[in-house]
Amino acid sequence: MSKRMPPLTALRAFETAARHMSFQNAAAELNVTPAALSFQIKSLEEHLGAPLFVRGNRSVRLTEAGRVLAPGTKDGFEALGAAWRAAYRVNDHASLTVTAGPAFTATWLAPRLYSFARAHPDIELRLSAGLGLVDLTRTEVDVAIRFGYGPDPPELYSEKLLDDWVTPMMTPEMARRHPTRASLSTAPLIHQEDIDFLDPPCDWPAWFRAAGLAPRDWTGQRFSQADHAIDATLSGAGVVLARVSFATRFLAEGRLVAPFRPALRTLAHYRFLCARGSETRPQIAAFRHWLVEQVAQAADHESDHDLIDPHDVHIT
Amino acid sequence: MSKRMPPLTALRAFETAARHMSFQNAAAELNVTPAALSFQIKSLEEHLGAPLFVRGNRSVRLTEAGRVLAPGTKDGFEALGAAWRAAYRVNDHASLTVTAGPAFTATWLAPRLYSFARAHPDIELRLSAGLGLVDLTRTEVDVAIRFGYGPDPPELYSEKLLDDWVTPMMTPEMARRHPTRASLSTAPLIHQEDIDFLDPPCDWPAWFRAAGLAPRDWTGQRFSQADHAIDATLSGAGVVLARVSFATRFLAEGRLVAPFRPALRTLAHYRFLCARGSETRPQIAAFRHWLVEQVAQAADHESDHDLIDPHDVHIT
DNA sequence: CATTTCGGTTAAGTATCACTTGAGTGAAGG
DNA sequence: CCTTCACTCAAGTGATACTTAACCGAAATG
Repeated sequence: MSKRMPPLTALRAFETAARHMSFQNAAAELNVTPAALSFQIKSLEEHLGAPLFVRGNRSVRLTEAGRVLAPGTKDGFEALGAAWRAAYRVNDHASLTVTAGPAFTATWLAPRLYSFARAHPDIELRLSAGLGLVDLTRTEVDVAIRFGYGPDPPELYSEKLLDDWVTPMMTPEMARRHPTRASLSTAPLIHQEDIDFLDPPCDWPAWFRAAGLAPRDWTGQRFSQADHAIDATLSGAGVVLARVSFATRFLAEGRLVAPFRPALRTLAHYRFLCARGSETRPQIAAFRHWLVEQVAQAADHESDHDLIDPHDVHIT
Repeated sequence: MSKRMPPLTALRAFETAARHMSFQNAAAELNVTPAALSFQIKSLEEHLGAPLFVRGNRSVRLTEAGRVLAPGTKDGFEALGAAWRAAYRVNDHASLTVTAGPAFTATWLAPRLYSFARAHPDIELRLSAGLGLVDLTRTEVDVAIRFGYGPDPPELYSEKLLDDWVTPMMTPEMARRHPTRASLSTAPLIHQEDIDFLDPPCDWPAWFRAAGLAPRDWTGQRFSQADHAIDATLSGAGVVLARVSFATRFLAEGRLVAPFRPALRTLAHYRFLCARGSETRPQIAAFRHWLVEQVAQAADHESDHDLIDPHDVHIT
C-alpha cells in the first residue's frame, strides 16, 4: 500500500514474469526456483496493495494493474540494460560504432574503410547508416557524422569536417544543349528547396548573381527533398543547383556533369560529433585523426579536377 | 568485468550519486549511511572493471564510463518509477486524468466540468490539454479524447463519441452580402486542406454537389491548418467550409454564422480512448457514461437550432 | 601554520532479504 | 480416476546490504 518504490528485485521478477507470462519460465531466466519468484511477486503485490496476476490453476493472467505496470517496467529495465552495456563498451578499446547518413556512408566512408582498417588493425569499426538523430549520450553509438549548421550542441564534442558546395549539375546530354554558362538563362531549372533556409541562401537567384548573369524567370519544378531533385535531373528534366556531397556518386559515374563555376559554399557542413569527454578515448581519437587526414587528402584531390572553385564564391 | 547486469541496488546507488554528484547527499536520499553507498559504488565499479567516479578529496567527478552510464540509469529508474506510480493509480478510484485537444477541452469539456463534478463528487478529474499522442499504456493518463478516423488501434478500447460536420461559415457581414445559398457561387471561397484527405472528401466541390449547385471556379485562399482558415474567415476574407467542432465558439459568440445547409458529415469523429481493459475501472466507466450522456444531450440541442441537418447529407 | 571540518573510505559485525528445499494444492488432461 | 503441471506455503539457510566506528586527506578557518 505504499507509494514508495518497491524492492527492485521484486520489480525485476515481475517484469520477467510478465514478459514470459509464466512464473516457471521467468524463474528459469532469473536462475531461481519458482518458489522464490512466487514469493517476490507476492511481496510486490503486498507493496502495491492489489494483485498483479490472476492465478489460474495452470496459468497466470495479468490484472488491470499488472497490465499497467508491465510495459513501463519493461522499458525501465531495457534502459538500464542498455546503459550498462554502453558503459561496459567504454572500456572496450577494440571497437567503435559510427553513424552517418546513407549517402555519406556509401560514397565517402565505405570506400575508405580499408584504409582505416590498415591504419588501425586493432579497432573493429562498425557502421550504422541512418538519418535518425541518435542521442550520443544515451545509445551505444560512439561517433556521428552529420550534415548541418548552427551552433554546436553544448553536450557534444563537435568538429567541422567538410564544407559543402552547390553548383549547377545536369546530364551530359543537357550539357550539350547548354554548352556555356550564359546558355543557362534559357535552360529549364530545377529548384531544391531544402537548402533555401541556409543563410546566405544557396538558390538559383543567388547563383546567377554570383555568376554575374542577369536574373531570369525562376519557374521550374520545385522539390523539397534533395534526392528527388537529383532524380528529376538524372531523367533529363533540367539543371539543378545541387549539393556536391549528394551528387559525387553520379558525377563519378558520369551520369551528371558540373561544368560551370562558381560553386557556392553552403554555411552548413559535415561535422564529427561525439559525447563531450569521449573525444579522448583512444579509438575515437584515432578515428577522428584519421577522418581529418582523409578530408585533407580528398580536398587536395577535388581541387585538382576543378570541380569546385573556392576563390570565386562567398556572397554575403 | 562482467557483461551481466550488476545488482540493481548498486545501480540505483550510482544513479542517485550521479544525480547529486555527492555520496553524502545520495546516501541521505536513500536513507542509508555514506559508508553503505560508498561500498555499493565500489562493488559496481568492480562489476564493470573500471572506476565510475574520480574521487577528489572533497568531491567526486564522473569518469568517462560514469558519464555514459548516468543518463541511461536515470531514464531507466524514471521509467520504473513512472510505471509504479501508474500501477498504483489503478487502485486509486478517486482521480482520473483525461487528455483532449485544446479546442475540445476549452469549448466542450471545460464548460461541462461542473456537471461531472456534481454527478461524481468523489472523483477528482484532471484535464490535460494537448495534441501530442500520449501512450495510454505507458503514461499516467487514463483517458484520451481524440479526433480521427481509420481503424481503432487494437491495444486500446475505443468508442465513437461525436460525429463532426462541415458546413459553410462566414462573418455576419459576409452573410449579408451573400444572403442565399445560390449567391455562394460568386463568394470568395476559403479552402482548408487538412480535411481533404477524408473519404468521402469534404471540400467545396463536394459541398456544391451535395447542395445541388453548379460547379464554379475553385480559386481562393488555401490553408493547411484549420485555425488559420478560420482566422481568415473571421477577418472577412471569404466563406470557409469548416468543421463545426472547431467553430462552435465563434458561432456561439456570433462572430461567425452558418446559415446554409447541407452539412456534410466527415468520416472522422471524436473518440473516447483508454487502455483496453481499463474501461471497466469505476471512474473510467463513470466518465465514459457521463460523456455519452452529454453527447446525446448536445446532439438534441444542436438539432434544435438547425445548425446541422443530418438527413440531407452522405455523399458517397 | 595548526586546527577543524567535511566528504569519502575501510573493516568488522549484524540484520535483513532473497533464495532453497520439500511438502502441498487444485485444476487440466489423458 | 489418476497423473501432471504450475503455482503456493513454511521453515531453514546463506548471501547481501547495511550500520557502526575508526581513519584519511585536503580545503577552509582562525
